[in-house]
Amino acid sequence: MVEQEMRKGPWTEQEDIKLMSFVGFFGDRRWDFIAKISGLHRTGKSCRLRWVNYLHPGLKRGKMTPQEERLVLDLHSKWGNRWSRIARKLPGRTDNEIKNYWRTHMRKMAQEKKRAAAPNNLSPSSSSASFSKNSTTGEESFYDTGGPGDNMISSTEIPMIGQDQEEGYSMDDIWKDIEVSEENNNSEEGCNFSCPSWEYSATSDSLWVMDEEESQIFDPFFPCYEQAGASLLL
DNA sequence: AACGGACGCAACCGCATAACT
DNA sequence: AAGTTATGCGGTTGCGTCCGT
Repeated sequence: MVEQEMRKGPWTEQEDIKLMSFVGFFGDRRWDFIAKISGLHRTGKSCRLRWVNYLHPGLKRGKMTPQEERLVLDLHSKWGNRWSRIARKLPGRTDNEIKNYWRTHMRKMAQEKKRAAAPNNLSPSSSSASFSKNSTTGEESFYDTGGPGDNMISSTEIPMIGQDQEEGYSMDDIWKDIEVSEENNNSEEGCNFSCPSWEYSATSDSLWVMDEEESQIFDPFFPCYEQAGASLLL
């Protein structure tokens, strides 16, 4: 077959508009189909991702609020790296976003922890050495999200961990540690995060409520479609 | 003002699973 | 029931921007 060269990399505004309009017409399901007929030289996968992570009208943009942060932490402690599941509890946030946030957060925490754990290291100036590299591979991997087996956390970061956990100290475990210390500050119970009502606040957007509810609420789309619809016919 | 490193985000990849034929 | 295709998910990477030196 004559494979059309697939486009990769960042999306252009025109592509976005085109995608939005086609999703408006055909719904956010048949991605391969949309990818084909739209003439975007993108894979269905790519289209879906773009829609879910960027174009979806219900998306919140900008910084995570403290409540969201807390919720992420809490849910992660319960569910681990189930990003999509966690994302469903945060209206307007995507799994990708949460995943990115978590990585960033872990990086910070790991740094702080390392600093705290090694006061005798007395090297405030060594901050540029930032974090541990895997002693064997030389790769930095401390914030790996919990893949068992990779010894990603340097021993300096987990001074209190039992050595018997040689098969891998997951991010869950690390985070539990961190949580404990945070809770000491907040005196809050792990699950009683401060915004339990969020699950219900999402009723206007589809992506984030679908745990039990179905997408009937997925209202045939938003003003942008009207605008985009025009361009579809061009 | 220039440079280098850290950070944050968007996008891709590979795998698992659901849906369909 | 088996094979194929589409979709969803988690992990990883690339790159632009920010910030400190």
